[in-house]
Amino acid sequence: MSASLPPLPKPQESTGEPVLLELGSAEDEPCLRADAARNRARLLEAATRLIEEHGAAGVTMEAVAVAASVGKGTVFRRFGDRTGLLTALLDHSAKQLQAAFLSGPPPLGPGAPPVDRLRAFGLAVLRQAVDHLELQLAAQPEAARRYSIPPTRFLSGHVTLLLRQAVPDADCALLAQALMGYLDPALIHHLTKECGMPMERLEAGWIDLVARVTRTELPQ
Amino acid sequence: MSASLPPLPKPQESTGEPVLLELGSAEDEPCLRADAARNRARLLEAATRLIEEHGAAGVTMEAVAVAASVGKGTVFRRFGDRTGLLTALLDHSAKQLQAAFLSGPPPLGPGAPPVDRLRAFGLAVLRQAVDHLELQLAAQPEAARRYSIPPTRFLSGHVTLLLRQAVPDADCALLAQALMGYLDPALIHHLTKECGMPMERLEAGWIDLVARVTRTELPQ
DNA sequence: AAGAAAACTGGACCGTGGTCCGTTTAGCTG
DNA sequence: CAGCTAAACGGACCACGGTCCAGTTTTCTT
Repeated sequence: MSASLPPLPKPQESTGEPVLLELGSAEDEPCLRADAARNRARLLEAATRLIEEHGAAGVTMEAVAVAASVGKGTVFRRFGDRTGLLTALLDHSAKQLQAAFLSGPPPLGPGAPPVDRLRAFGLAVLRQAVDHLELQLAAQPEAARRYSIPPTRFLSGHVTLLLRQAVPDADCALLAQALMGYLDPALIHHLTKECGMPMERLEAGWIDLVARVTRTELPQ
Repeated sequence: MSASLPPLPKPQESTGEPVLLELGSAEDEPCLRADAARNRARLLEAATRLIEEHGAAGVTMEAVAVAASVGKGTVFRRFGDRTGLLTALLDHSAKQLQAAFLSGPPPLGPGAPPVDRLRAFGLAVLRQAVDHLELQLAAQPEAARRYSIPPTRFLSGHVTLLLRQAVPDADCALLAQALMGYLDPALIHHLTKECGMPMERLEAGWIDLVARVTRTELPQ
């Protein structure tokens, strides 16, 4: 990690537990020195240019540095790592989305019934995702493969089959993916190791999830 | 990618559509030459040793090669990439699990009602996941962070809040994670770009998912 | 205005994943 | 057993992400 730069304001990292409503989740320019701010801007601009010229894959940390006429170290100091840089690029639209559901008009924003808001929320995220797909994927290296690897496909295939028997007239392929998402090792790690949840809770959660998903007669 | 080794049997990669029941999803040793087989075994053994000595992080491709007294190129030729090697290490238990739900005793295996099997399936995967957590995470670099980054936490926090209003007496934090899984950019990419699903279907899927999850009065 | 502390800079440097290609060897054929 | 060929080998090589730190610039203090 980047754990040995004495005078480093630490790009993100709040680590506080109740992150739930800290608003500007990326409001991370507390008091940038003049030159630092200038370089930051240059870097973001350069990165943007590189993306539209060579695609997200062409955004090499070194390339960005060169394109911005800045030292490589500066890029890392500013954004922590590659992921940080890409994330910063997505920051604008991310904030927009946040603002929309925190204080925008219903049904996304407050005012509508929660289920309606939930629906709207998903659609909004879905749409934002497709818009910035390339970037989002680039920001999460290797992510693209996750769902393509044989073992995973095999498991979700099995779930799809079971679902088809349980809820014949649903879109089981999609439902299966939702269920599989719950079983993602990374999620399990996050919940147990980082959030300290006991396994029993996760297991109960699965039982509950299955019950909800396979419930028939929904008056949609 | 590894796209220029003429005589390479291509580690995995079936790319055929109906993977659903191809059984040995990792039955990938069609006809290994004697020395190749020997080296493969050596490599797996070396990797195993390295893991229990220095943890998954210590499994460097070079280190494995050295520990197995084999050239680095050989490691890559055999397993394609780091992920491939780690996956091969997980292969045994993966196959066991597959066998268990394909032809083992109920409720995991055939014979029980689908919903029961689904429940059992999730618990089995959950348990297997915790057993090999370190490896599974190592096989998916960067995955560990996915759920910790502020923007993501913020979104799922929001979903949790909405859920609490919609289904007050459920484990909303967990339910929220399940829902968020459906919105994972990597999944969206997989479904739209690789499976060719239209966005409308994904959107309909979300609406359906929300309906199922927020349905109250479940006779659990 | 001057000096000191704080913050930032840039590029040399490192480790690791991944590729390339000349050399070696297993396994067949006669 | 000699000879042949395709497969396998191995390590030099490269690119990229990430670290370090000596030197520079900015900001604060008095």
